[in-house]
Amino acid sequence: MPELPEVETVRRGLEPVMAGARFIRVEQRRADLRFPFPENFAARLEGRRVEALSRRAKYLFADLDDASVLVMHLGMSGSFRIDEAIQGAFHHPRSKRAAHDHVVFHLSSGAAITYNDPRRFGFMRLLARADLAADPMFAGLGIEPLGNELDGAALARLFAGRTTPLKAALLDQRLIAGLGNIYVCEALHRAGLSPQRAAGALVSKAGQPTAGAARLAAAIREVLEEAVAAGGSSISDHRRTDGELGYFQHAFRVYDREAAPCPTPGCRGIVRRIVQSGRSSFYCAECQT
DNA sequence: ACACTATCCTGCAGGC
DNA sequence: TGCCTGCAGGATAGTG
Repeated sequence: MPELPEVETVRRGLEPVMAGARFIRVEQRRADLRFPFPENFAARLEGRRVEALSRRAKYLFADLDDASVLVMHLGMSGSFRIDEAIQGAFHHPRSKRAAHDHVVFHLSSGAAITYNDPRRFGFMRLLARADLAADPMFAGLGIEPLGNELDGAALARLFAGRTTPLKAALLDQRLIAGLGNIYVCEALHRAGLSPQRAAGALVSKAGQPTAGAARLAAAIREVLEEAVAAGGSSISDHRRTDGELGYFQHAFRVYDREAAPCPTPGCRGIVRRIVQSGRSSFYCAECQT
C-alpha cells in the first residue's frame, strides 16, 4: 500500500495519541513479520514514553525516552487503527481482517493502536538513536522528496550519466526516498515524461537540468502534496488511523487506468500499461515523451 | 553498473 | 459454487 503520502497520513493520525504517551502494555501476537521482532520487544517498549513521531521516506520513527527508536514500516499492506478504550465498551468485530492484527499498543493516552498487516511485508525494529544514521537500512537513503533538496538541479545531479529508465530511477530509494509505483506513474504523467526515457536525458551536455528535470521535480512535489492533503490513496488496504479511506485514488490520472482516455487537456492518447522492473507502468505515449 | 527475476505473504478479481 | 492464474502500494538478494 503505502508510499510516502500514505505513511505521512498514518503519522499524522498516530501523533496525537502517541506523542507524549507511554506504552502501558504491548501485545505481540506472532514472532515475526517480514523480520523477527526484536528480542523482548514488548518488554522493551512497556513503560517507555514516546517523545516524538516522525517519518523518513516510508519509515515511521517513534523516538523513545531511553534514547532508542521504534522503527516501523508498513510494507505493502500494513495499517494502524486507533481504538479509544472507552470503559471496555469497544467491540471488535470478528472479521478476516482481525486475523491479521499482529501488534497492539496500549497507551497511557487511553488509545489502543493495532497494527494490521495481511501480507506481513512490514516490520518493526528497535535501535539505539545513536545507531540510526549508520544503520544499513537508512545510511543509503536518498533525498526526501518533500524536503528542500528536491529541485531540477538535484534531479540532474542524481540522474547524470544514468541510462536506466526514469521509472526505475524514481523508484530507487537510494536516489529519492519515498516514491513508489503509484506516485512515480502520476508524477511522470504530470511532467510529460515517458517512464522509458533514460534518466540521464534530463541533464544537458553542460550538466545543467533540462526543462523536463524542472517539470519532474515540481510534479513530484505537487502530486505528493496533493496526495497527503487527500489522506493518501486507498486502493485496498490503506486506511487512515481512524478507519476512514484516503481519497487520492479518485485523482489518479494514469495509475490503474489502462485503456482510459488520457486526461491531459487536448491530448487524444490512451493510457497504456507496460511492465518495467517487473512492475506496471501506466502512461500516455502521446503526451509523455 | 545495470536490468531483470524471484522471493517473502495473503487477498482478490477474472476466466472457466 | 470452486479452482486456477495473475496481480497488488515494498525492498532485497541473486542472476546474467
